[in-house]
Amino acid sequence: MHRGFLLRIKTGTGKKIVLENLVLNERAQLVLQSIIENYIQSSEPIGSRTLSKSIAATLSPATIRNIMSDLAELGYLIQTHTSAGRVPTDKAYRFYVNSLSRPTSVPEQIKQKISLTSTEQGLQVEGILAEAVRLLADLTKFACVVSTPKASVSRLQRIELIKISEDRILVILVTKAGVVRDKIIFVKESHSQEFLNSVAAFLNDEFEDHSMQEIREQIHQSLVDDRNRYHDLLAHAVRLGKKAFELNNPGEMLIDGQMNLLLDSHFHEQSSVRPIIDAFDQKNAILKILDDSMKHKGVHIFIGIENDSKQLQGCSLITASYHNKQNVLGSIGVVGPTSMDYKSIISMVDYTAKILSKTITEQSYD
Amino acid sequence: MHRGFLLRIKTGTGKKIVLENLVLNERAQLVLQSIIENYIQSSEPIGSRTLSKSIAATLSPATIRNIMSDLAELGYLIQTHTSAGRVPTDKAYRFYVNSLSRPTSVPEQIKQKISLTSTEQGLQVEGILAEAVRLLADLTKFACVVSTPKASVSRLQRIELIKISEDRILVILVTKAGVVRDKIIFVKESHSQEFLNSVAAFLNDEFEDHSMQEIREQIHQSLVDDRNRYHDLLAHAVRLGKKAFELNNPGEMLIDGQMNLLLDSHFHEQSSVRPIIDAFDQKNAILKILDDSMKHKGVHIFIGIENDSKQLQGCSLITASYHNKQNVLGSIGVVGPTSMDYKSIISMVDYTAKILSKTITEQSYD
DNA sequence: ATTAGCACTACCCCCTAATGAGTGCTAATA
DNA sequence: TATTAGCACTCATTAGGGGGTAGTGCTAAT
Repeated sequence: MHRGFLLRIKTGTGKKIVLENLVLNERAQLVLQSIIENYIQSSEPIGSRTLSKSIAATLSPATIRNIMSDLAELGYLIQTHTSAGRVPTDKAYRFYVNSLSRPTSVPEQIKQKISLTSTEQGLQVEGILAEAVRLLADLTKFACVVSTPKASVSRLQRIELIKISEDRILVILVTKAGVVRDKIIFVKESHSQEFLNSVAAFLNDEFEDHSMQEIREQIHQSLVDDRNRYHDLLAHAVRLGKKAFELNNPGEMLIDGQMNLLLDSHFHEQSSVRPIIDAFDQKNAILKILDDSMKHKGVHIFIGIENDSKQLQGCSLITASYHNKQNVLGSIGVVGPTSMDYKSIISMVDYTAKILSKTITEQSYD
Repeated sequence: MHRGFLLRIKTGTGKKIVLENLVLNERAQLVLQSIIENYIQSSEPIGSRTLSKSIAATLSPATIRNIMSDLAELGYLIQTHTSAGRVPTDKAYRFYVNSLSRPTSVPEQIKQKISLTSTEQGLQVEGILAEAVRLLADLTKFACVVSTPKASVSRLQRIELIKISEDRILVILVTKAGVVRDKIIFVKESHSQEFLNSVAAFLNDEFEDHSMQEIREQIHQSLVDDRNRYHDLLAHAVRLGKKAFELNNPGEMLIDGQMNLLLDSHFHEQSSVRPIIDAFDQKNAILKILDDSMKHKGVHIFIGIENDSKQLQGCSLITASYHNKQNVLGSIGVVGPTSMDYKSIISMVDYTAKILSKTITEQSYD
């Protein structure tokens, strides 16, 4: 019996000690990695004989069986049924991506495809994001998401108030990152355009370079604080400003390529895609992941069961944040099966995020 | 032998004449309609015995078989194989929808669901459209599309030029329908905001209430015509105006509920949905249908084979145009299987388009 | 003109047997 | 002691066969 030998390590005295979750020995690692890569390609259970042929080292099926059996016991592999090959678990994928070196460079021919042309058409940040997410979806053949810049990091470049009709004012907000947002607010009393101009000028003076969130808080404070009450311009500025800066986040994230998931061979049964689709509809679970991914630089990988949201436990996400010169603005990512080709997808996401950052930086106002 | 008796009509003399494509006799119509309605529900071939039970009139299976046989010969029905029930053809659906009276009224409980709240959130036309198309997709459980207002019918309410940096000007276009469009244009020479204001004032004076298309044409004319060359303001206005009004149509149509198609039972095989998905990606085929549907009031129905685009020949579209007080702006529609429940979908599309028109009219500036 | 009756067709479902890929265990081997 | 060959066993998948069923078309009776 050699069950569990992967865990046993020779001590000086020749004794063996069993160490839970210890690093796998080299051969076991090779086998595991080979299983994963095979499975990623074929998305069918891998048997010992198949593996024995495809693997670099020369190992008999029997030996491989033994190793596999141990890996299964450690939770890296499972069998769909007794006499079937082995399938990697999420734990195995985690091992696999951890063992991966930093993103490999993207092949030249794919690099050429990754270029964003929407700036040339005078499109704003949202347009650039839309192009980026579409590009990534086309490239990876999975569903892709990108979060729009957060209010907390969007600093005001300019606010403009335009009288549209007696009771409607068009508010234009431009952020340093180059996001233009428009919105119509309804007012009871009519204001002249001149007056609106001075209110806008005041707001610009006061708040340029402040984050949207800060501005909201400060205005809210001013509203509570009644010492402004008697200053007409100020009072109006505060009141209009409150409306103008009120949360309006149309589409905090953009999605593309959802269809790819349904057509993908890895999701053989439709039913397994269903929860993911629902997750797209509800958005919040995915948004949370994108938010988390903004906290640290580089590529982030969320594998199946690791996801907090139940709906997303059947898939993996690979994300990377994008930024301008000043701030991390949001993140872009791929949603695919846990058995996706991590190596190449990681590099694509990484590269796309970089191009996206570059494009947006050029577009930014600081 | 009575083959073809549906076509034979007794003349005064008792003779019978065969008339191609003549109206079906009443009983045949009843049978056909009944088959279609059954099939729409079950999406399985309908046999004579089943029909004999479900049909209003009392007809034996044998009689029905005869009628069916004739209907098949006329191209209204087909069999998947010799001993299977009959399935309606696109020709049958055409007959069916033609025989339908005007849109039936929508059930109260569904009416309640059809309401657009986005105006309250200060959202512009695009936001309203997005809500409408999502609503319709949720309701019908099919894919839905809506075209954004055409340039040719979008009349200028207001243009605003805002200096953002030395070489960038933010252009805001507001149309009478309430569409706000923003765009950044790049300029070589720096202009003062005052100057931009006078250019904007000029453009507003000159072009208010003109359609975008008209404006573009006139500006183009002015560019060719060199008599303005020596008038500084005018020359700049024309040059900036040209850039400002240049075609930028981000998303001429909005799509929602594509996923519904894949989950729908009528499309048993994935492969049959594929071309439709592609059609969504390319957009132009669907846009053309939406455009066509703007030409006449009311609900339009495009059934399978009737569609010019090959990709869309496996599905039906039901569309209706929406408008404000002045113009037909665009259309909204449902894309579903040819065997969809026309009666209820038609009324939903009709009602949604009406609500959409109402909402947009309230929002418009004239 | 309609319908009952009947022969016929072809799918569908269920059962079975054969196949084959895969395993685990044991004993032989280097 | 680690590796491997051999073998019995498991179980999904496949192919084939029979019964059942829903349907047809035709003919003859009403």
